Amino acid sequence: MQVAQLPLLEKAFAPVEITSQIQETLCESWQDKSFKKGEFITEAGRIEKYFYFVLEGVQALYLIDSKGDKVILGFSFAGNFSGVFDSFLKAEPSDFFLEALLPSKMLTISLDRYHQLFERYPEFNVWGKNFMENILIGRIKREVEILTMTAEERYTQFMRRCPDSLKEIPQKYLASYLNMKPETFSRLRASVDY
Amino acid sequence: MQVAQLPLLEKAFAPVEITSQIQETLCESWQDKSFKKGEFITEAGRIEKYFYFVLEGVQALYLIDSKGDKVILGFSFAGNFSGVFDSFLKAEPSDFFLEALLPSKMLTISLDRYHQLFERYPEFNVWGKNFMENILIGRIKREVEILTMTAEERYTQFMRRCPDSLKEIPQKYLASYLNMKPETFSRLRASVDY
DNA sequence: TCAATTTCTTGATACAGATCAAGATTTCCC
DNA sequence: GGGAAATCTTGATCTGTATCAAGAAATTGA
Repeated sequence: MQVAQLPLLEKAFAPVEITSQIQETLCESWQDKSFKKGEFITEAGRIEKYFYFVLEGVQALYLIDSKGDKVILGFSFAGNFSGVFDSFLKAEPSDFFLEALLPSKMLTISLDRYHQLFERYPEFNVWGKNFMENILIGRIKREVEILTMTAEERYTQFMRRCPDSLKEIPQKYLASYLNMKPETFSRLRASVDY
Repeated sequence: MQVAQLPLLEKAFAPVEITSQIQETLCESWQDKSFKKGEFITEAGRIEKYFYFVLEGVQALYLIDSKGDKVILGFSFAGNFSGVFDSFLKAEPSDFFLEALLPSKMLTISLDRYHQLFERYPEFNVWGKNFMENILIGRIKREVEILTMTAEERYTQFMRRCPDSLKEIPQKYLASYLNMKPETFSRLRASVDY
């Protein structure tokens, strides 16, 4: 990776203090990769070889269900980490696809290098614990929303929180993320104010 | 806590190597508490003061939805940690109840002591990261099941995996955990083999 | 630029699972 | 042990959202 990209990455690794030695390791460990719109970053069935950091673009994490429909679990945006954690960490075949919804610039790190980072600089474990805690808290929030809210409530809440999302993300992807069919999303759009 | 309880706890803290000094800290940090069947360990609206380790019993984590119904997110069993992570870690009022479904013996640790553990023995961060990773992977599995499977499929899978669960956990709690009404669970029970 | 493809909209219909109701069974606890 | 309370069962009905269908609009790529 290039030195110019360090600041964004360093910020994401808070509260770890990034010494110049760590900077060097980071630059060696993370590789630049670009993806076109619609390109797969990861495909189901394969072992996820990398963990990602998003420099630019938007990505969708999804699986294909038994009927062949995409089921979107989430999106990732610039300045955040992204990837298929379970497949990456356990080196087991992934159930998920990670797809670039817009042209995307990512940094990638291999499992070896990832582990190396924690071995060389144990202070990264503090980040790792916090990071996993925050992801977990976010997932539980979403789980609760799916379990307790109607399609209309999920639609309204989401549109209030992210009114500009339709500019970047195709409507059918948002629908899937909100656990409803595109037709339902479309009808809500026509009939519900927010 | 009593020394006799250490082995179970030490096992749960793998891969941290528990020195006699750490043992001493653990014994000082964790307090014994018992709960009767039906008793609340934690109530929604309060800040969760403790993180728990289950010595005996079964507990349910749930919230009350806008209709007043319990929505069960999960159960905890002997030999595992338990608690309301987000409220505990962020010291914000909890949305969740934690209830003893059977008479339960728990160990509790306060947030101060919890943080102290990580400060004094940074190797616990490795455990913390792994622990959060595994919880996260489990929650995502459940989320996928709720998003992609029918009520009947969830019922069948659960009964195959945990055929003895009805002996310990009231049926209406299992129904809620599987995201269906007690009536639906009852009907599946009468009509579906597994 | 424009034809092909994909996505979105809108209506008609279907259905899994919820809701309502009421009796049967089990559990609780005095 | 026995009456009260909670839980479970079963039937009838309802409903939110899915499904199917077909035309409109937007996007794509040659």
